Amino acid sequence: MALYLHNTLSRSRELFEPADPERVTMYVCGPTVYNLSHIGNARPPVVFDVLARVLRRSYQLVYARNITDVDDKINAAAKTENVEIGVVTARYFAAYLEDMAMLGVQLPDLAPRVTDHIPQIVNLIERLVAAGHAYEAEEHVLFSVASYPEYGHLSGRALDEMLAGARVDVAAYKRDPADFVLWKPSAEDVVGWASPWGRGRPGWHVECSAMVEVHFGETIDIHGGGQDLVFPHHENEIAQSTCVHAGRLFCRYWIHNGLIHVESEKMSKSVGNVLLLRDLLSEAPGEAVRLALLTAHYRQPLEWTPDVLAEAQQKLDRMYGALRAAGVSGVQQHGGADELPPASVVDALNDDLNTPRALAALFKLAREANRETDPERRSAIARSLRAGAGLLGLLEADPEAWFVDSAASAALAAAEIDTLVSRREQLRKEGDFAAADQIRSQLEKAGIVIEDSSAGSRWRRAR
RNA sequence: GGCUAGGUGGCAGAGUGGUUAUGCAGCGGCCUGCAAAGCCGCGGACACCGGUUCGACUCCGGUCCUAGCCUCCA
Repeated sequence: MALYLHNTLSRSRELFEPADPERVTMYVCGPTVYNLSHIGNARPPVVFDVLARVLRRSYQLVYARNITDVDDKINAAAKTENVEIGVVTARYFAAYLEDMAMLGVQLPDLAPRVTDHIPQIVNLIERLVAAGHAYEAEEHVLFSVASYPEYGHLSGRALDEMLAGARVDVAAYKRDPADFVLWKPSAEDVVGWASPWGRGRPGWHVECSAMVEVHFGETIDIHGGGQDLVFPHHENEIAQSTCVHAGRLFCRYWIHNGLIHVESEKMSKSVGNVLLLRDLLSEAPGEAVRLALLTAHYRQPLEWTPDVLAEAQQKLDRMYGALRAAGVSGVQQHGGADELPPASVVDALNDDLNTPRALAALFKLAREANRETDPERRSAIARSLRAGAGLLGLLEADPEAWFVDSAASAALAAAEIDTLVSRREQLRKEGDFAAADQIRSQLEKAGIVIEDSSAGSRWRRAR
């Protein structure tokens, strides 16, 4: 298999070749745990979960997704509640894990937390200072962008250009307006740690450089995150890590996902168009949210409209329907080792994770399965469909349960429904269609749809 | 203002220098006691203007428009 990925560093599609032919290291920027996740926060974990699933087929993967648990937004939230920051971060980290589980996101191999790496962060900053790449000024330690000529390479901007449009006042203690903070002082009432520069806390960008170094060493294969992190976050990471390692390559492939649009613009609190994952998950199964996130290619912006979720559910109905009709039952074993994913799906994903094309391939398989009359062949196609979907983290639930366990209607218990359905079947056999139809419409009112077939009647919850 | 992505049928969203994306919605047919599900088929698109080419939605140039980044941000 040949996997191609779009590398932000080169702005082009590249053949993926890890430094170690058998082992791949991947680091993805995880959440800052100071509030509940919105749908935009969910895209990177889902996208990189798919990438991880693809990579694990061919390599031993070590996937790290960090937790930022010290940050000024966290500090502000803790202060508002008058609690330690740990209270805030523990709460929202737990919520994050719950949300991710609902989306079918597998746990990364490592989930490093910033507060567990303070000594290593301080140590990294010390080395940057010693090497002349950073300097202390008014209790801050700043990275000197002038000491790194390649600065701006990832985001494709030149230092002088950045100043032209600067919208913020530059702190007086900066040697260069683009210099950024590695360490900053903490006031008495703000969380802080002892350091050579006094009591303080790390700046935003160093944490990732330090945690990558601790867990992976100097060079990683893949670094991922949202497009909005390219500058300044990832640019600064490259500067720090490259400089502290005497110019050696920090990351081989930079992968960035596009942002989600709501009403044609980015979600933000100021616009008031933030969609909380929690709310969406109460409207639809997590799997539908996941599928919705995968309907667009990961590098494209995704238009999130009210229809997107409903359509994702319909798509899942169609695919699960094909599985159910083909007699596929039970929960998908993770890995799905019994059946190889079809080439059409694998090829699409190997082409820079083209999930829309992969989904199109899955729908073709669903149609093929529905069309096939031979039970053996039909089941084989359906199992292949499921194996392919498994690479996307989809169709892992029991097909029967998908239709029956929908939260949309719990007016009637399954046992009651079964009783009514079999009574109706009896009436149909006796030719009493009027009475049979009456039961059907009674069930319809309760949100139950009947599907008759030569093999008997079955039912599902209406959407 | 600078940098970076885009503009595809009613909607979402792939892709390609000449042949069907796919899903939903719509229309016709089959199946069904009637439905539902499913199957078969049908319409409908490549922002605009030039250029290259035997031929461009696909390449090149220009115009218009949109989004993101340049400040915390997935």
